[in-house]
This record gives sequence, structure tokens and C-alpha cells, in this order.
Amino acid sequence: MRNTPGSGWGHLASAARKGDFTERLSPDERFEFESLRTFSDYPPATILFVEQQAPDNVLFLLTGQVKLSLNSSAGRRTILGVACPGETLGLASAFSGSLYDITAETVSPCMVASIEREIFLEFLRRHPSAYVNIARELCLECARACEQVRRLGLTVTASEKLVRFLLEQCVVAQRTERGARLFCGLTHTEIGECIGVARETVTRLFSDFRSRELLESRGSTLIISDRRALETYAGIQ
Amino acid sequence: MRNTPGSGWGHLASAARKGDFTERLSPDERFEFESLRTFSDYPPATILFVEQQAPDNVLFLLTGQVKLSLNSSAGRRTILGVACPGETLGLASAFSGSLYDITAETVSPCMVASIEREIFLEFLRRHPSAYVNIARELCLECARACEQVRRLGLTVTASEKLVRFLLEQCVVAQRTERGARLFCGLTHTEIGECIGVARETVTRLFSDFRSRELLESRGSTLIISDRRALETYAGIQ
DNA sequence: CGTTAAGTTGAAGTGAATCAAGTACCGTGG
DNA sequence: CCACGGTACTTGATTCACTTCAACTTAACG
Repeated sequence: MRNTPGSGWGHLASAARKGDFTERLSPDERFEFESLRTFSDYPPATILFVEQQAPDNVLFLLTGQVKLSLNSSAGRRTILGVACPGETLGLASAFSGSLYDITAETVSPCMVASIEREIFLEFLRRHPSAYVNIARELCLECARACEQVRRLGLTVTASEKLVRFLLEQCVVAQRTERGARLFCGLTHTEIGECIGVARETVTRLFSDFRSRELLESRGSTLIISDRRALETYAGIQ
Repeated sequence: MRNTPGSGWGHLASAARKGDFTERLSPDERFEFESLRTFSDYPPATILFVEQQAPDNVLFLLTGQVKLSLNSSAGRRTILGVACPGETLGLASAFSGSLYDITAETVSPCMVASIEREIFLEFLRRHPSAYVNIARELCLECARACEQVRRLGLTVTASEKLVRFLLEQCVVAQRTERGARLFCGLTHTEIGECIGVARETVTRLFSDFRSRELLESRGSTLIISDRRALETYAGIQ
């Protein structure tokens, strides 16, 4: 289950997440907005910004996937999720001007549009209607953080955590005759960081699920034949 | 440590949190905005809205404290925090129109202003400048959720969780000659739900801390004489 | 083809949950 | 005034799910 660029849930989830800042701008506004942007390309595993850093720019992800995480000084980490093209990155901090509370790291090669914070705020002042988009994006950020609180705070056992996590991913899975088929480009370490359990526990749970024929996994591809069986095994409902 | 109405951290934290929706509205806008509101009074322990409920109204907390939590169908709960006067309640859901992802419950007697969602959105359409306030409030919601992810995901031991939680509260504590003095109107059960540990563990940790003279507690009042000692004991830094 | 990262599996240790029993406190009403 | 019920807090004993450590295999990549 290696971390092949572009193999994350990201590109699939984009349909569900669908952030797009230029939506609902008038053609004029959109033209002006786009003229303010500068573009950068980043290879995989590039840190775009880290916690405690001051936000100088507002970032818009155009292509690629970006891993959003919270890190402790003790080296612990929790992954909030993977941002998809169209999303803004760390907008809550960039807008409010407070230090970033998350870290953003590219997973695949990424193209990012960037606008200097002050210029962006100035644009907003001149075109308040663009705030609709800000608000929508901020709602997405809230929802993402809430999801993570759910994952970490409302689950008891490790298997429940993992099963819930997998079922969340199923909303973007392909339905096949064998069951829901989904592509997970995250390593066991990263899955562990998503749900707050140790790497080895993820491995053990996967092989446990496999031996009980609750799922099949080959490489980054998972096939969940019987959602219901998985749920009941993990003690959900 | 009983739950006396009005004795939560809420009224103290309000200085730090300071949400106020009418800020940065022109006098005219403010007048119109205020004319749209209807008012309600609620006794303590009233549920204002629950998860999965559709947001029909946008709520503004005028007086009192409101506990914000996430609940699982299995009866598990995690408390995000306590909203203070001036804050909007569940704005991310109310604005986006998606089902509430949190539950709001009054802690003390509360006065709440309410505007029908459609009317509120209409007001926004006519006065886009009011979006500044929306965005600011949404940033607060994001920050609160992120804090909770930190509490749940980036701490290892229960004592670390509790110490970090207490130190967070210290930002609004009174400095006395004996140390930081703070008022915590939450029960052990609720503290446990804040940091994700069992009620008994909270009790044990408090008595442990007390016996090591890391803090004093009488009723709802806590005195932390030596922050540094607490931190090192919990393995922080 | 060697080096590094990811995955796998076993054994051991432990922190915290759970269960259980008892105490302290508060308001109410006889 | 005291018995009563309810809630919160306290403490001990037990259990177990998960972490940690360690050794090893497998896969990726220059």
C-alpha cells in the first residue's frame, strides 16, 4: 500500500467536497480576482505552511492533493484530511490573520495559486459579494474539523475507528459486483494518524478484517463486500 | 464541584472569545438587523438544537452560557466548549443549510436572539458587508473545533490531557499570590467529556495532583500554584 | 543491487476503562 | 428537624485493548 502520487482518496473526494472559490463571482470580479494570483508548482511532500506560522498569503489548490494535519511538539500528529483541487488551504487562519493552526503538505505534484493576504483582503473590501465564497469555504473547514473530532472523540475501540473511517471513504467508492471498491493511497502510518491509533494496530486490524472476509485489499485498493457485516463486527449500531 | 448556573468558565472566557455579530455593521444595517430578531429565554439544561436537525433559524447568544457538544448514537459525547454571550450558535450549519453537526444546550439561564434562516440569508444578500461578521464567527468555530482535535488527538496520557485542558483555562484565570486561580463550573463527568477520558479518571487525577501539591481545589475553584511543575509532571515539554 | 520506507507478526507491559461500593452534598417535603 | 432521593464525587480491584519494542519480510527506487 505505497503512497503513489495521485492515488489518494483526494481526487475522488473532490466531487463530494467541491470547493471552488471563483464560483458565484461576476465575470468582472472573476477576471480581477484571477489577475491577482501568482502560481507555483510543488513536488510531492512539500510543506506549504506549518502551524504557528503567520499567514502571508491565501492559497488556492488548483491541482493535486494536500494533506492537512495538526502536529504536536512531541512529534505526535493527527491528519485532518486531504484537500482537493478547488479548495482553499488554511483559509480560517489566512482570513483572520491568526497563526496557522494546521500544517499543509503536498501529497502529489501540486499547482497552487497564491494571493498576498493584504491584497486579498483589499479585494474583499471592494467586492463584498465574494464573501459568500469565503463563508462557504470556512464551513467546509469547520465540517472537516468536526469530522475529525467525531473520529477521535466518539469512538471507543480501534476497530470501530478504522471501520468508521473506511465507511466514510465509501461515499466516493465505485460500486462493483464484488462490493464497494475504493482506492486508498494512504500508508498504514497515515491511516493511523487519521484515526489516532498506532501503525501496527492498523496492520493488525486489516489482516484481521481480511481473515474474517470482511474486506479484500490488494495494494491501495480495498473492496468492502459487506458494509453491514463490517459495521456489526466493529460494534457499530 | 457542583454545577452552579453561571459558574462555568463561560463568563470569564467571554473576554478571550468575544464574538459579536453586530460589530462592523453601519448604524442603519444594525437597526435593520436588530428589527429582524425575536427573543427567547431558556432555563438551564435546555436543548437549543441537536445534531442531524435541520437549521431553521440562526441563533445569537445574548446572555448565559451554552454547552456545545458532539454526541454519538451509542451515547458517547464530547464537549467542544462553552459558548459565551455575543457568539452565534452553530452558524456553520445554519449558514450552509446542512444539518447541525453539533448539539447546543444551555448551562445557565440564557437569552437567545433568533432570526429565521431564510430571512437572515436575505438580509445578507442585501447587506453583503455583514459577511465580515459571518466569516469572523466561522473562524471562531473552526478554531474551537481545531482545539478539540488537539486535545483529543495530540495528547497521549490522561494526565497530559487534563493538564493541557487546565492550562488552557488559565488564560482567563485571576493571578493571586498563591498562583493562578480559576473557576471551573464543569462536573468531573463534563471535564471527562471535554478531554475524552472517564469520569473516574478525572477524579483520580485531581486527587493525584492535589496529593502532589500541584494544585488546590475547593469546590469549583482551582488554584494552580506552579504551572511549570504541573507541565513537567504531565510530561509536557 | 543496495538502501530506505512500508508492512507484518509476536511478545510483553501498562494505562485507563469498567465495575462496584461507599461517601458527601443539596434540596425537598413530611 | 430529619428522612429521603438524587447527583456528584471518591476509591479500590480487575481486566483488557492497545502501545511499544523488536525482529523480520517485502516492496520501491535511484
